Amino acid sequence: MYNKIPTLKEIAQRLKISVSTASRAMHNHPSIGLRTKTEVQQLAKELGYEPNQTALFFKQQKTHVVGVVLPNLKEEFFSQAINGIEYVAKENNYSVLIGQSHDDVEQEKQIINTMKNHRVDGLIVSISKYTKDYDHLTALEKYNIPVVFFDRVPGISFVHKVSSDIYESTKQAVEFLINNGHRRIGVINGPNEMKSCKERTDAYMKVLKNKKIKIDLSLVVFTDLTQQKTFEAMIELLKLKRPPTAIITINDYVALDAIQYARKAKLKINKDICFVSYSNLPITNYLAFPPLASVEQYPYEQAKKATEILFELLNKTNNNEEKIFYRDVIIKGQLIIHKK
Amino acid sequence: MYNKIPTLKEIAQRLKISVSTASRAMHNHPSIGLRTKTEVQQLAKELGYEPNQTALFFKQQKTHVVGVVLPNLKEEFFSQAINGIEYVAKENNYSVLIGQSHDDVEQEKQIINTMKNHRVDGLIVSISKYTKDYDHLTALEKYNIPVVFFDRVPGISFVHKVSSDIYESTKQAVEFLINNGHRRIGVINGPNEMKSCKERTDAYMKVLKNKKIKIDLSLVVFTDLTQQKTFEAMIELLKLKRPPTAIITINDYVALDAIQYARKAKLKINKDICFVSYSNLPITNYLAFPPLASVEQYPYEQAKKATEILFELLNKTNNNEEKIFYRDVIIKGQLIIHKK
DNA sequence: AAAATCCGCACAATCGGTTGCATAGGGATA
DNA sequence: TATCCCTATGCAACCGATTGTGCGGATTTT
Repeated sequence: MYNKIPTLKEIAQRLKISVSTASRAMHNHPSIGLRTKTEVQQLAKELGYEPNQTALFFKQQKTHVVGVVLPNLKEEFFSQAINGIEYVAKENNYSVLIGQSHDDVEQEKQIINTMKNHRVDGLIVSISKYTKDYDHLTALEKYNIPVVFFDRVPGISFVHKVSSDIYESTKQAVEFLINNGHRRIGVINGPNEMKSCKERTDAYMKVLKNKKIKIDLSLVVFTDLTQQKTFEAMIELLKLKRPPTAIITINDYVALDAIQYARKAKLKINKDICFVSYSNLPITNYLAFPPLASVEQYPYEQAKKATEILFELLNKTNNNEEKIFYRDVIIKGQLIIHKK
Repeated sequence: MYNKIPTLKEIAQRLKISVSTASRAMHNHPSIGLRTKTEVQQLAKELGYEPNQTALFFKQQKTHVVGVVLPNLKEEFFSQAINGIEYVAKENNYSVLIGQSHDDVEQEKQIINTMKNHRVDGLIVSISKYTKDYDHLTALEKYNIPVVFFDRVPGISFVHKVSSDIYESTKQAVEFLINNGHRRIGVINGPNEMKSCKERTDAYMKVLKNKKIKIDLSLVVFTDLTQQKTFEAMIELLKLKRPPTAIITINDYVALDAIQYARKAKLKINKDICFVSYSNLPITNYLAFPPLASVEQYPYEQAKKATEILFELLNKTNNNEEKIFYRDVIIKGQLIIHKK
């Protein structure tokens, strides 16, 4: 036999008072008599009454839910990000609705639409690697549902975003390799439409130019981050007349595959060929052949900051007049040199 | 300037009809004239109208949200599980509200309470390693919110659960080691209150007894799965007069720490000492010194099955009379031998 | 031509909680 | 004793969508 979750109505009926009185009594409204107040609060406690969030939505137009859309949770980068989001959400008494796009634009659109229909108060988004137009996202802003992007952010200016300074980190990475004597540096990059990938390429070129090292475009390969494509990229790089002595990979997962391939090709890691990567996954500590260095991108901090911005936007009495000031926060990365 | 998310009311006002007519028109109700129907549906499309899930809750008493509570998403085991949950949820047009307990009982209680207040239709739960009483969970069933546990399930019978057959897998693991000539087999186990840990111990004893190998209880160490405790466990095991030649660890993360310690202690992995573990994390493929074997526990399948059961429960017209039949599904594990 | 039928739509209640406004009833003041 | 005021409470509207019921008007039937 099931009980119902207690409602104000029930409390009111039992005490033979009106629902409105019960409501006010719960909120310690001054116009309610002390006796009634204590009676109501007492009974509420006994029954374990707590207000129905779903019902509250009507009056307050707030669901107290933030939506999170990201490519996948499998990557530790994103599960750490979730922790940052959850932390801030909790502080603000919010819950987190999660959807994974699995790097599929259609799924991303669907998820975001579902979240709209659930009337999430705001959204934290890291876009899929193939997302090129952002209409499904900017549309939400029209409905006054703020969206803050992190890490995988769109390359447009009229959105709020928090991202890692890939350009700067990449410069450091390339300089680090050059200082270690490398002149032939390969890049296994992601799709060049991704903002961060373009920054990698640009930074790479910039440093080589500064250091007066000849740029060889056959050293820069674009992939879709799958293991298959990584292997193909390695084949391509290794069969060059003058193959690279160091390779920068777009992230540690790709680095792992690339290193695996290099080992199969009988290359000595960190001797015949060096790898530098991004993400600085904890798991690399357990590897016999980790990348030589990896750029820590602080996913927790990125996501935390993005969520803080979201709550700033939510708490702002949204003045239609005021011109929107779009936030663009950069979280500096750090090149972590792994001790051998 | 912001637009409002379109509502039925708006459509009704524009067409100068009542809201109820608009609603029926959207649902192709037979009593609505063809002309009105097409007008409404046309306008709905133009405005991008879609029903407000939150409002729907009132009439249908369904939020179309399932709650998921698990220790953390960082472990790939759980992020894979989420995929299984998300998959089934999506099939049923449901969204997923996520909370991590971080293995803290208080947080677990809070999250579950929040989920209750959000009126999730059902819950998928993997309990924290310290959860010993289940009142906060079984209470939900009283409110007719079904709960299905997976992997970390309570050791009580009157709940629905899907779990891995740890007892059987552990027998296989121990037999595997014995067949490879090991006689001194250590166990780095988790807290013995965890159902799965007790099963490990029991299975271990059982096999040794069957094989007439003397049981030495100093070979079985209980930890809380932290790196610190794992190191301490290793110290304890290695300082024994006759230290183990093989160690079974509760999961791959613990195995990684244990292996790391063993290497620091100058032991040759898979020679001086072997490791067998649980989870079969993909990452172990990249390790130079992976455990010799690991029990694949199929988190995706476990979680998928748990969610399927949840939807069975949700779709059942809940007959108060009928005695509840509690599901207890076992997903068989498989001992995966890593090729060296 | 009066009565029965039926189509197409509107009204109103409902879900749970909040909140502006009205009001009963008791005590204080003139 | 009449007037005023104030306290404590109730009423009702509202949020968005659904759904049972009721009804006007046109068509069909007798």
